[in-house]
Amino acid sequence: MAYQGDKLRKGSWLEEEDERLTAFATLLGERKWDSIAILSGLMRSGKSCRMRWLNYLRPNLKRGHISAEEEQIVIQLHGQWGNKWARIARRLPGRTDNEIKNYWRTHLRKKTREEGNSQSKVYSSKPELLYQNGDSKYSIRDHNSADDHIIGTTDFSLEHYELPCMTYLNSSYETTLYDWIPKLSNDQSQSETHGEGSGLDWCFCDPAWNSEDCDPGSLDSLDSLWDMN
DNA sequence: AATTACTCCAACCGCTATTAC
DNA sequence: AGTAATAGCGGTTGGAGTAAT
Repeated sequence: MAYQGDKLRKGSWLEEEDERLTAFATLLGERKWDSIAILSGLMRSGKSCRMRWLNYLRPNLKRGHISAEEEQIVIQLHGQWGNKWARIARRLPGRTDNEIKNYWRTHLRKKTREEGNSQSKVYSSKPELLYQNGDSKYSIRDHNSADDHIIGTTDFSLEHYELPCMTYLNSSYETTLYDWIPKLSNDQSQSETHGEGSGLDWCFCDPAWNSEDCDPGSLDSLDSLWDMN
């Protein structure tokens, strides 16, 4: 492996190292990180190089504070998916899983816990918190308890949890989201998708929704839409 | 001014999944 | 099909900066 016998550097990256890594990653592509680590002469592991590139150096990364809008999305997706940081990050252009994970731990976890105590449970829940019974009811599981028991049953409605169905519909994301809806379903009219509980609403709000259920090709082709630059 | 406590975030670690051979 | 290498993910840690005492 890379520089066996030599001591690998750890800790904070120097500006010079960043420049070198950027040059080599640009030149050789975002693959074969061990090769990049060796060829660049950086005394770093390939893993460390990859991490530095993905979380800090790669282009189109958004720096700075998470906006209220992004925060809303994180809360909602975390409610659906739990600690699937990479998956959540893919919904937030320019943000990394590490960034979102840190943000959640330092800002949102406490916040949602407080809100959860006073009103809404789903904010701090794991995705399995709500699951559908045979009928139209949803049961609520308490994952914080040792036995993971059911603590209640409810008719599912988003108002119940004070989460508007698409809290970010009026955001800057609205345009790009609705731009690609026709790609997902050709015979679904744009006006229909604005209706309650239809199309995209379902994708983002149904607690049982799994993005893997969507045609991956249609989603992958949408990457460019996230590029806000 | 010095010390302690706390917050935040970059970086690391261990594990699993995927890919290449 | 089996194995090794590589990539990806999520949890955790360490240290710098800031606030409180």
